[in-house]
Amino acid sequence: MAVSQSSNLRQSMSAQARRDQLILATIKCIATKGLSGTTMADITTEAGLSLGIVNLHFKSKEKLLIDTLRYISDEYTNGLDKIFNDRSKTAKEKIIAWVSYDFSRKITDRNKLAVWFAFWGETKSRPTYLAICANYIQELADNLTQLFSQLKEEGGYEQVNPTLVCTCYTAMADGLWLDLLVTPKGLTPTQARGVTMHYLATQFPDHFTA
Amino acid sequence: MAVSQSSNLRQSMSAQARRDQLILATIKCIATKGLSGTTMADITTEAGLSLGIVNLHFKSKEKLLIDTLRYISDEYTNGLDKIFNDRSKTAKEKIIAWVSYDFSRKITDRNKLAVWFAFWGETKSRPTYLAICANYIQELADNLTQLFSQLKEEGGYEQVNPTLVCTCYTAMADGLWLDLLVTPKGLTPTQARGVTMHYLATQFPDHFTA
DNA sequence: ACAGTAAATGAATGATCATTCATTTACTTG
DNA sequence: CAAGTAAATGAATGATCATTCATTTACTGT
Repeated sequence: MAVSQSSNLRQSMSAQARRDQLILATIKCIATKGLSGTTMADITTEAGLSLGIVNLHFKSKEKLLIDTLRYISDEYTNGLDKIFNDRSKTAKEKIIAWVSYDFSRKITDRNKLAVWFAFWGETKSRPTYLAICANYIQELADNLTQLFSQLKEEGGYEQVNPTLVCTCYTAMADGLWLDLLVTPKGLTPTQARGVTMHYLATQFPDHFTA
Repeated sequence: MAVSQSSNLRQSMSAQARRDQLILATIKCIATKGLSGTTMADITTEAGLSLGIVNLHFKSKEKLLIDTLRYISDEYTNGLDKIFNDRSKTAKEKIIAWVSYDFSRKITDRNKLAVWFAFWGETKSRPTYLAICANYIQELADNLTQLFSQLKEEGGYEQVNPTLVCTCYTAMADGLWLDLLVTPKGLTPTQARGVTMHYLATQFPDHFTA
């Protein structure tokens, strides 16, 4: 066996695995203690490791936080890129997959939503956080707008403004995520998905139903 | 003159005025330094007062933060209540006034938006923050839903679901505010207002135009 | 099995920051 | 104006926390 076996639970792991372990612990801590309330001790205890480990794998707490945002960001973007680039799907199917993804368990996980909004809440004072997201936000908007444009042509929806529909959909999704985060007893992810489909049905009535 | 005159700029003021002064300084600090980054020294310096003043007028930093959230919350709610209870307006006019208020200068002030989202980002870990907003959120949703119901009856919009429209509008507004906060070079408040009017026009085409 | 290397530990350090409270300053009243 | 009261100050205190690094532990190759 090439796979290393160890008698000790705190065996050394690949650097990447350790980083991921710490990032996951950070997500959990931000969700339960808030961004301002999570300490290095919280994170390392959550990960079951020692205090010094963060400075070994990340240079500082700040860098760990940034990499945590990047981790969540990349996860989200990669999922949508896969859908957008799936050549076996029609525009309509891609849009449905996009919406379903936006309100899937993976994305509406409250711990991850808490991290998203924790960082959004600090963006004005920390441009770094925004910089991480700025590029992918534009790319995703361009892709979604393109899908709406295709549907407009296919369906002969003369009056539809793809850019406006994209802005509207994106804002709605952000607002619904906030709702899912703060009032978990309110909407379910499935209902939230229904709300956005209701809107899309107003724009593309021959393709979607509320 | 009953009004006190003083030779000193740091004259004593009414307790309420001092509290407001500190709350305004807190809003500014949260916007520029973030919720986790604002210290007592930051707040009191911004207010041009001494370090001990916060504990004199609020019992602690935490209580000042909570009162700051309450201040912004109340300001918003009071504005909408006034519109909702204005007996001189029709349902349609109230909805238009509501939307205009949501995207007015007063509400889309980036400092205040920063405070909103700073607190939203911490709600999961601090139920107190949510408790402050929970009541008014429900009340506003009820009021807005009622306005949509009235319009539905007036206009004979058989297919409209007022509750759904309220959820959809509210989510959109939240998402657009986030947009106004994080990408100020993107949408303008006026454009954001246009996005929501576009949605309302899909539901009440005889009353609103995109 | 042993030396060498890499990973992990956690006590110690120093910086930051909320809070306290003895003192000062401003205002009020008789 | 003088004595009394209320408001404001800011140096000092103590708690919290990120970071450091000397030491320990685990792994690897010979």
